[in-house]
Amino acid sequence: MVKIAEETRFQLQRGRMLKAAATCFNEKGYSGTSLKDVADHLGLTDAALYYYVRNKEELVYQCYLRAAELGKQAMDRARTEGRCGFEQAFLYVRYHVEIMVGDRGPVAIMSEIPSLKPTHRNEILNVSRQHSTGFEEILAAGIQDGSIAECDVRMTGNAIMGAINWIPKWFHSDALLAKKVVAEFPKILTSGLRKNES
Amino acid sequence: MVKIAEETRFQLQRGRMLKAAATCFNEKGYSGTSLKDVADHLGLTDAALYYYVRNKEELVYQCYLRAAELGKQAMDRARTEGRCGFEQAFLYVRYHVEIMVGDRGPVAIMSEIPSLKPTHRNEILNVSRQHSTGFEEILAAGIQDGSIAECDVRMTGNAIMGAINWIPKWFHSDALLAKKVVAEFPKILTSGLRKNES
DNA sequence: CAATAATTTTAATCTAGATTAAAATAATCC
DNA sequence: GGATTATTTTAATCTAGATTAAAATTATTG
Repeated sequence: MVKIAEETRFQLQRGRMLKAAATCFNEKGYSGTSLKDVADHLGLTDAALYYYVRNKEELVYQCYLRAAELGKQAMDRARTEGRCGFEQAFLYVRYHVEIMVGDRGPVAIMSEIPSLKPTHRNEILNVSRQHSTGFEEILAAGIQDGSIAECDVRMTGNAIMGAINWIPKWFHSDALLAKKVVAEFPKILTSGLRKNES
Repeated sequence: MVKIAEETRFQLQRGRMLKAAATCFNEKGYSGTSLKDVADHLGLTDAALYYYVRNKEELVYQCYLRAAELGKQAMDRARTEGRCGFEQAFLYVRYHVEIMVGDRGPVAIMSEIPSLKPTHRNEILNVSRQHSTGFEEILAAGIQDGSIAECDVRMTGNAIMGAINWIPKWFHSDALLAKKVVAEFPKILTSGLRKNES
């Protein structure tokens, strides 16, 4: 099967490209990154990117899709492993943060969803919505099982996920800092959820 | 004195323009909003904006400056009124959130700092840094005065301010929701700070 | 190794949207 | 109300950077 090798090569480059793009978008802003900037990261010419993606819009779309997938992975894992709502919430933060500051990152901040073409925009919005809902379900479950204190799950979800989503704004590839983030963020973001330990 | 009236008129329009721009940037993304979009909000022609601002870069810069000023106001007020670190942190969240979801908003998300020209970029970065530092000082003071439990003030600051800065991503002018946000966010974001009430 | 397919580059276009200059309108003042 | 100043529009440019087509290179396969 030739296909396997070919796809591997292609997909490897494509993956590198998405990482490079995410890095550029986060560090230089959307309007500040040209296709040439992304290509430079890979030692390629801007035109070469069109072999992997139809246009810039699709590059953004792919970045966001990747971001969404990584978030979903974190949540799925947390839901499987956590034994109560609180633990699931804690682990979700842990795993998601771990991804964002680790080697699998960076994860692109979704600043430009509105300028995606309708199909893509809707897909990203749907995935995001599912993700938010998933987290609210974790919180609700925690309230049910008594591991989390009563709260407005919608607002609490927005707060916690906002703090996570904002990370790329101030974090830029720094192994030492990454350790700290992984150690602190889960604690910080979930310490308010605990039921008054009676 | 003619000047007073003239400045008032000019500054009024300019203020409206900045609000319109912030609205557009937040809702349509940076690349998705043209000067025409902003002008339409004001019933003007795109060219008219150049009477108030040298170019698009400066429009962004002004939006960010405004955002920074509003944030600073919230913090100053909180520091004056709060009687201990915890209270100051609580009030800061309260006041900042109040601004972001209230009539004085919207506040532009600072997605495009990197594409500002160096002078402007540095100014915004400095103000932001001061702002972060200010909040960390509040937290440190709270630890000192015993109203806040030991924590990494840097990470905690990043977490709380991230949650606040992310608000414009999901909040769009809705009086009812605004009430909820103001009621919930301060509680949610500071409930984890409390010292184990002994 | 020859042939075929995959990847990248070179060298042009092409375009939305920013920007500008001059003219037109509206506000304000004496 | 006429003169002066402030604001806005009209109607062109101008441009960075996205996009494309064809050619060149590199990898792969039998």
